[in-house]
Amino acid sequence: MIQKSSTINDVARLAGVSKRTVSRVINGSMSVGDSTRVRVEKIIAELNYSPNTQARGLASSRSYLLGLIYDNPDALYLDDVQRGVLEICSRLGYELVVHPCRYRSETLVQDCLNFINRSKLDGVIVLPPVSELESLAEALKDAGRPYVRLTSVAIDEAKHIVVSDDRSAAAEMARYFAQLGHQDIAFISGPQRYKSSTERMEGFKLGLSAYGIALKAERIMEGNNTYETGIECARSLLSQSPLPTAIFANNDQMAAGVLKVAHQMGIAIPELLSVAGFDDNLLASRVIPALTTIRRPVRQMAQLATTKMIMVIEQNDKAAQQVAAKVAPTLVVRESTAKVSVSLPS
Amino acid sequence: MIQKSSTINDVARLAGVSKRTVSRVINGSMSVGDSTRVRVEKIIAELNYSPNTQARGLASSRSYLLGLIYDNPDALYLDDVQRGVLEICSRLGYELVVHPCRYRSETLVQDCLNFINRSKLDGVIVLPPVSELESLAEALKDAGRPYVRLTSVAIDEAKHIVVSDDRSAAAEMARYFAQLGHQDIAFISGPQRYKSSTERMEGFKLGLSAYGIALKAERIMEGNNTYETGIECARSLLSQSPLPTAIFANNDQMAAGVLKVAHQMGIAIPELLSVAGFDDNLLASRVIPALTTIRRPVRQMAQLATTKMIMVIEQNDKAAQQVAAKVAPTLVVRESTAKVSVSLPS
DNA sequence: TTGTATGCGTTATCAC
DNA sequence: GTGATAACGCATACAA
Repeated sequence: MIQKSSTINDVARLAGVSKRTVSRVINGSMSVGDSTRVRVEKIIAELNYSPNTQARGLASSRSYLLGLIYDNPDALYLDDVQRGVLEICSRLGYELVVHPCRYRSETLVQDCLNFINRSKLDGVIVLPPVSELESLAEALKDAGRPYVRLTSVAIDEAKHIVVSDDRSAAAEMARYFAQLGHQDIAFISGPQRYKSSTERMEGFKLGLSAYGIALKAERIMEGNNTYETGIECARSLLSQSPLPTAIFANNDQMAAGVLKVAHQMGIAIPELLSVAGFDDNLLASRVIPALTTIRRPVRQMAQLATTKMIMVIEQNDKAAQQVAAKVAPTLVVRESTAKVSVSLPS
Repeated sequence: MIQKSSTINDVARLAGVSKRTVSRVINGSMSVGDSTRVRVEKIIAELNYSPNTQARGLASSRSYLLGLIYDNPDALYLDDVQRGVLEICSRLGYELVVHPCRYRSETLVQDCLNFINRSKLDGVIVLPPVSELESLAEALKDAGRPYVRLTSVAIDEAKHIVVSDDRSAAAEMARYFAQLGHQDIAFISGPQRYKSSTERMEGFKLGLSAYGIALKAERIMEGNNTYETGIECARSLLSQSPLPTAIFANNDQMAAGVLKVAHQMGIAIPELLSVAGFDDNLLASRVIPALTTIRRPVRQMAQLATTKMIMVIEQNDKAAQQVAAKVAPTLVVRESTAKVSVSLPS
């Protein structure tokens, strides 16, 4: 049997007031008499009443629904983001609608707009690399829809963005490698069409150059951030002679691929080869040997983005500006890196 | 500027028909003249019109929103499920609202009901171990809400369930171990309050007993399906003397923990110790050595559950019954298991 | 085959 | 401080 849930009318009737008054109570209006408020709240509790969000949305064009738009193969990253977003959502009374999409699709922008319009989302959080698409951001702005992007570069106003400084972090990794004595270093980049990829590569190069080290062209491979391409790139890199003494991968997944190949080829890590990743997702600490990497505070970024989002929805842009828009990734040293053992002049 | 999206009234006006007719076209009614239909569809396309789901929901008590309820620490599992569900959702015009919850919470049932009522979800898919809670299932049934549970045991009608036969699969693993010559086998179970845990343990025991092998009490440890507890259990198991020659863990995460500890203790895998997991999530094939495990077709289960769900929403129970309610996990042999090397009489 | 009128549960506009 | 009443956009009895 279908239990029809109670409505604002039931509450109004039982409390002996008009539904307008109940509405006031629900929305915390100031202009309600104390005795009236208490009485209404009592009935609400008794009935376990909660407002129908559809009706509410129809009347006020609010849905209490947030969207998450992404095209990312990394399950661990996505999980981290979702948990961060959901913590804030549930605390503030929003629900989360997930929406994977295809970065390269020609209809991406229209797809996302339809998604938002159909479900009348109050706002969307966009994850990299989709977040780097200016066409999407502009469409969102034109449509007057609140949005927040997670990115590696500050490509938008503070109210629309939460960025991690990947460039500096990669430079820190370079410094660390240099101080371990590595000179012949290889790099597995992400897709060059992604800003997160170029930022990390640039930062790494910059950091190395401060120590007079250059990244040779033949020591740079491009993967697509998956474990599989990490393996491919590693195979290619580790078939070169002489071997590089260290490999820095654009993310942990690919670094894990390097570990796998090195193991297959009998190349001892970190004795013969140092390997580092980027992200510090769950994988990094669980792989053998545990991965030296850059810890990106993904969950925190997700929380900031969600908070910021709800600020612009419920308060105003100024409040949203207050929420931090930048986080700093940090170096985490584990077992996969060590001082270069024998440094033969090349 | 906020682009107010067009409504059914706009379409009706421009097409020169009543909105009732437009409604018919939208919902694919048979009784609409061909010329009228074409005209209306043309306008719809021009306006890029799509019906407001809130208004539609208010009028017809449908939201085109599906919910996913879970309390599971395994990001890889969740990702797999979400992808499976979303493939069907997007194809059939539904959106997915994710809703993590706490299995042990006293207010779990009420929380879930509120979630469903607030957002007027058309149905929910429930993941283990929450799916094993009869109290929730009954509440859902009482509320008249369509639901489908993913489980390891057929604890509900066919229209409400998609089950994987974990018991048989675990028995198969036992057979495999026995045929490799293992006699002294250890088992790391999941929480005994979960049916998925007891099913796998029972199946494993049953399978072993067919070969006259018993699981000794001191060789059974209980973890909570996380990597961390896998490590704890492994430490305890691998400090015993003599060592077991094989360890079967309730899932891949914990098996990965065993691999880690064995590596730290210098116990060669699979030479000295065979290790196997359950699930075959991404981790299993990426860990070193790659894990022998039971492949559970998670994505497929998610697709079946979603299809079944939408069947009961849009068609009827009979249609839902047709959708397969059972899948068979299969053994996947990789590098972490081998014939027992030296079999000393204990 | 097509149109009219009403209701879904809430918020918002006004008056009292 | 409170209450009628009109939207909001759509679906659906009921008529024509």
